[in-house]
Amino acid sequence: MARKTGSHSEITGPRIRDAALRLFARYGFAAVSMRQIAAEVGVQAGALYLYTPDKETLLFDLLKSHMDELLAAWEAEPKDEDPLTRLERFVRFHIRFNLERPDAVFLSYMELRNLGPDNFRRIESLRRAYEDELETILRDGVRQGLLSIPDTKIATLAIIAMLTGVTTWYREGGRLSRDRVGDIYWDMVRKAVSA
Amino acid sequence: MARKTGSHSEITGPRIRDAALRLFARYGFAAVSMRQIAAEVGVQAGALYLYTPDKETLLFDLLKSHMDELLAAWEAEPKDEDPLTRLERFVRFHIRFNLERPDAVFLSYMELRNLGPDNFRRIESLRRAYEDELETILRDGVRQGLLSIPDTKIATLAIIAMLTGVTTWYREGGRLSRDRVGDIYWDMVRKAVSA
DNA sequence: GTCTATAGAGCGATAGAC
DNA sequence: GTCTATCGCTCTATAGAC
Repeated sequence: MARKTGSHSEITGPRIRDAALRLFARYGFAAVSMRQIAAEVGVQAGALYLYTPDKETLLFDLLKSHMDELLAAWEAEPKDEDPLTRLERFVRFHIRFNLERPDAVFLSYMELRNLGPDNFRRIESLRRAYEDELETILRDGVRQGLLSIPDTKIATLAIIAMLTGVTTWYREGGRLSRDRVGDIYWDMVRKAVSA
Repeated sequence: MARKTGSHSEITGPRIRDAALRLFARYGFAAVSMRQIAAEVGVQAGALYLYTPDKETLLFDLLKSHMDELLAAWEAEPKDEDPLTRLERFVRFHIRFNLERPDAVFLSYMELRNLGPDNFRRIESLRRAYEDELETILRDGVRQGLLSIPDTKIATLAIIAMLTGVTTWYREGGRLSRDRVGDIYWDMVRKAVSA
């Protein structure tokens, strides 16, 4: 392998990102210092700058990765023809994906304000692309007479807000399994938009 | 009136709170300095401490006032007998109230983590009291056979998350009036929980 | 690749003059 | 009631040793 003793570069990067994600989500971007992140990883603050040019870029990379993974994971889902089946798949997918990454979800719509204008726009456009996926389903459903929705744009935002809210109260090992939560939300969403 | 020249105490307090609310909502509690707040008001930083013992208490007072006003405003609404009518009133009330205070709404569930344990619990218990108002309506509706809800606790949280989401996208003077937004959300909520 | 040390700046909060 | 000045501390980011 011929690696230098004491060199951990291959794992330090991901560990910094993990620590930053957890700390930013818990205490807020501005409230977390680079020293805290470094301490969590077990290095000195200066060492962080081998992996990120500055603190804001570290945040941006976390948000960008999250949005990329979200879009890629949805892209990898089966493409059902029927809008109702596809809507059900979206509901269950969104809940499942977000429950697996509560910290990243929280960051993604709480700490956008800490990005500069350019970085902000890049994340926003990814978020809009994801919303468009849902709106397309709703529009198809309306066109085929399967759904009745006064305003598909608002319905899109309303459904996503409702589903994402799961991350604020769901606790592992609590009263309900993830699947059961999916059932309950799907029941409400289905009825909310049904013809 | 015999007031001292240069004394503005009666208006400085509210102005500090207004500025703090706006700045905290925009940039985050930790990212805003007492000097920034003071500059916005037009006083020096030291003068703020005549109105608040410290920065956290300033945040707490903003959140506490918001929750008190929310509960008082709901309390002042007419008490409809019919659960469905009462649910419609809740939906329209919640949207209207929150759209009038987007900054306070944002603070109320973004900056709770900056409170100490005691202050945190006090705000949380007010929030739970508000949620209980909605859950009681849903339970009554189910008991009377007017509503069909797999889990009233989750339905409560889902509805509130959906309605509160309005504040993230609504823009004054945009495509839709507030009343129209109320119509659209009521349509979705009604169908989501109907028997 | 990581460390120590530090620059340059800003922070919350307080003291004392007016 | 407000100001000026300041204490003691922490911050991001960088320089240079190893």
